[in-house]
Amino acid sequence: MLIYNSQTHKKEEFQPIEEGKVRMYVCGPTVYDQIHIGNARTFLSFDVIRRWLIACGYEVTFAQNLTDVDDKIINRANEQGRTAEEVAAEFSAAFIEQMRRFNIMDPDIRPRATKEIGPMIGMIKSLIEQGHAYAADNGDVYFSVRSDPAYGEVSGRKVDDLMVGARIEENEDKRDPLDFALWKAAKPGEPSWPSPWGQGRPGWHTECAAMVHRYLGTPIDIHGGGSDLAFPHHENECAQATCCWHQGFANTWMHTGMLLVDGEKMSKSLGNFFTLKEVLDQHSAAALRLLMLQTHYRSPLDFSWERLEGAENSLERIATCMENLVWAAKHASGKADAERAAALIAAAEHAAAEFEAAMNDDFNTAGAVAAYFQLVTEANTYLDEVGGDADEEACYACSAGIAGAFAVLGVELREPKEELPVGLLGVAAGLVGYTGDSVDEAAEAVLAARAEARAAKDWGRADAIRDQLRDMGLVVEDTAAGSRIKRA
RNA sequence: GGCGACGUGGCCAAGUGGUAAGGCAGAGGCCUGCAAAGCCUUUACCCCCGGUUCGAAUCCGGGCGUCGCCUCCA
Repeated sequence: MLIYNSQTHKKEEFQPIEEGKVRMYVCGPTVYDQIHIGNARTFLSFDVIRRWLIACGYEVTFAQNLTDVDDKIINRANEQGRTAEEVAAEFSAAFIEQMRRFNIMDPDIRPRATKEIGPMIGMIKSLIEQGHAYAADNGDVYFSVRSDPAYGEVSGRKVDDLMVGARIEENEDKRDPLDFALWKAAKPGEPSWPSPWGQGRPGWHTECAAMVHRYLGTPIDIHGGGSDLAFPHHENECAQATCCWHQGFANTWMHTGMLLVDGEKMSKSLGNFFTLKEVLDQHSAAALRLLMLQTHYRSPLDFSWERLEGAENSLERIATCMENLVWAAKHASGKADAERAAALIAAAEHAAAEFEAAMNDDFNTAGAVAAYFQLVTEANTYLDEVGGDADEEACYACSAGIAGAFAVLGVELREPKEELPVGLLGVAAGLVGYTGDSVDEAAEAVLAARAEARAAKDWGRADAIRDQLRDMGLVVEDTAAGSRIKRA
């Protein structure tokens, strides 16, 4: 399995630290608002990566934090006249709810920054003792960037280049403008915890480093996040961790591409965002997942509602195909052509192999999905050609293959629309006097009545039956293998 | 200004040395009494210019353009 390591800028053969086990950490959200679909894209990417690692037999331990103390939360609380704790609680719950809706697996470990203050203080103390950090007069504690010769390696920066940018805020309390806060002294009214440096709270970069170390142990196999976190967040996490514990921090760094709207990064500050909630209120999780997975996780992805609508249509094509396969298998005549059946089974195996190869090549979900769209076309062609003489085994092999692939991607295909409504009994009673209580028998009776009308070229009656069914949300399909009624 | 990524058909997108997967949308055809579903066909000088090579979308150099990071950000 090849994974692109954004630190080395190369695809590398994945070698877990511990045979058969993978420890991965993905930076979670700051819980001050609903997350937007740009955030969701990153979490989706790592959800699929995690699912694929599991499918490959790895025992994966996945940790993701909740940053529940931060300036943004405090600001939001002040705006709304609430406490920071209330805001954090509301949006932590909202985050978890929306992630589940999006069919993202819960992490194995979900630490909250506010519950990890002790380990963070311990880490900061150790950094001070080792000469990598210092307490300033204002109660802040800063990390001394120039004390870490490896600083910049994660994100490919040179410390001296950073100076040229000169966009770093001047701060009298810092010994060097590059230094960043490990601990922030509390202002009046802010949530704070006691520490050797007075009341305050941990800096963002410190939170993740401490939680990674405590729950997964360093080094870990995979550390992920959006590409906008590579610098400074991941760089700073790594600097603290390696200076504190003198061991590697993360073997593979993975960064996801940004979600764009009209070519620009979706972000809260630009205001060009859609929340996951509002999108999932209007579209299926499966469609949004498919849309996102049709672009490689490292590429930028331009979101549009048109594309999302297109993804819904793609999904419908897949689901219909599976429905048709199952229906054809159930109504198979038993006179299937063995050669054709074998060819279809071979196509299913080919799709599985292509899917696997694509996923193993740095999680190329777009290529993986394409393999199964190809199988869909082949299956449809097969059904077209064989009519009622489909091969049961080949049909099930195809539908199972498709279902399995999309399950690995967490794309839930809609349930086959097989169960017909009991209202059909009434229609059957009116049309042909069917008085039993089997919906399936009623359907057969209705179809027989329509077939009779069609045979007599009584199009009026045939269409009236179809219209009547349509009003119940049912459609009639006349296939080579016979007619059927299904839910629209 | 520094660092990084990218530029493939109407839209999206995979492919990274041997003459272009897939999805969506459009058009035409087939099937059908009409539909529905499906099938088939259909549109690519792979941003431009040079170079390496028997051969490049794919490697190298230059140009143009877009995006991201350098400040909170998934």
